[in-house]
Amino acid sequence: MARRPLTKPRKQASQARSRATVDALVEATARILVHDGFDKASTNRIADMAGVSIGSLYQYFPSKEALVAAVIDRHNRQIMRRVRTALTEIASQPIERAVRRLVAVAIEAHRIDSRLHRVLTEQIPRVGQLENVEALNREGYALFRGYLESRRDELRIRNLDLAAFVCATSIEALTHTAVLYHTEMLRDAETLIEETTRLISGYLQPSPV
Amino acid sequence: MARRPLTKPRKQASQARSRATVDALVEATARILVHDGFDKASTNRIADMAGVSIGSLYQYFPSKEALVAAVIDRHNRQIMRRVRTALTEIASQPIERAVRRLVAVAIEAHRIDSRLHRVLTEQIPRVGQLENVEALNREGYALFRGYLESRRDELRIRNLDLAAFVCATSIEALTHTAVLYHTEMLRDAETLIEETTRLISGYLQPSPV
DNA sequence: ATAGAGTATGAGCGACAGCTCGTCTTCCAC
DNA sequence: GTGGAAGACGAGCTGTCGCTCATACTCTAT
Repeated sequence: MARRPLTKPRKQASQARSRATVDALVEATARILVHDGFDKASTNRIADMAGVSIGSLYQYFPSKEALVAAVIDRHNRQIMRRVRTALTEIASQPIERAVRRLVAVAIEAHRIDSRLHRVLTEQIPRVGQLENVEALNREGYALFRGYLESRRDELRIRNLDLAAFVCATSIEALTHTAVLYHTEMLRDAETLIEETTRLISGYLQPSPV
Repeated sequence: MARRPLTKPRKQASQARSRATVDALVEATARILVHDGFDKASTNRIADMAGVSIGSLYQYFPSKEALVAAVIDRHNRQIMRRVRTALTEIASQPIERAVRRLVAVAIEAHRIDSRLHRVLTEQIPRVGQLENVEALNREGYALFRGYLESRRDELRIRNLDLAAFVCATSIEALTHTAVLYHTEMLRDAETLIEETTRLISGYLQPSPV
């Protein structure tokens, strides 16, 4: 595998002016990614669009990948904020209701700037950010696992890690695919939510005797 | 979005010698993709590794993308052969057995040259091959939908399209993620198969009264 | 044997990428 | 007010990439 480029910021922006520069650069990167894709997003173009010189760009970002990493980071933070809130909300709710809420939130989360989300999903491997995303996934798992733990005696399965894996992966895949590749499904989002909820809660709970 | 490059072969190789050249090029592309990733796979390097001049490469492939497309194509054909066979095998089997077999095959399929599979999964968007892969997915759906149709009265759900979407997407995601990112799970592949089967057949079948 | 289609060659062109560095401007602590 | 740190600038270097084209070799059908 290719050695991955640096993605750490080069230096901290301390004054207000430079913080604005950094913001403009990240924002410009996001826009260009959405409009033209990763390959056409040259550092010169990014600097141009941000209204910043190429030299300034390299004051704060050691490489193009670092810029994209910053975009990914910002986007992920937005998503995780949503997810974390949802998971605390559902903490005391029964399984079916909780799952339904989670699925709805997953759809919302994928819809946050979904065009950017799509590009990022496709480009993350190239930026060597897989492990960061993995970390977030793990956080998602862990939080969800925590919930399962609290409902342990209502569950059919004993292996909570496995259960969390199966549920999280399925929910993520279904909502991701629907939002990004089957937009028509969202005209009747309720149905999708309903079915996914059935899938998951049917799996978690013992079948009613 | 960026205009995608040509991916159609430039001319057909008719003599044995040139067919060997084409094969060598595709093979070299696959190797370089696995070892160094898409970005480091320059056409010059590919030609080098194939033991072929850069000129010859461009006799048969109009662009780097066309080479990668050829690799994707070859790989997809292998996978679809496996999947099609499985789907005819299970045609007459009851749901639970059929699903179990399908899941097992999905794991096998992802394991066919899994390192290449991973790189391709990551790079497909860049080569403009998404719609081809989508076509295969649709074929998978359609075949599976056909099976569901034949078992219609054993199913809880009436909307077969939706059912096929939910099942195919989940199975694909679970096996894909497990094979590529959680290899440790495969040491006990039976468990994974068992759980996925439960998830899916529990979803499809009406819960026993 | 030979013509001509098929195949192979690789030096090198044009384009553009990422990035540096010497210079100039702005800000802030004192 | 001033000196030095922080910030901004952008011409242009270095490197590599995709790809062409003029040339030469090889196969096959007659």
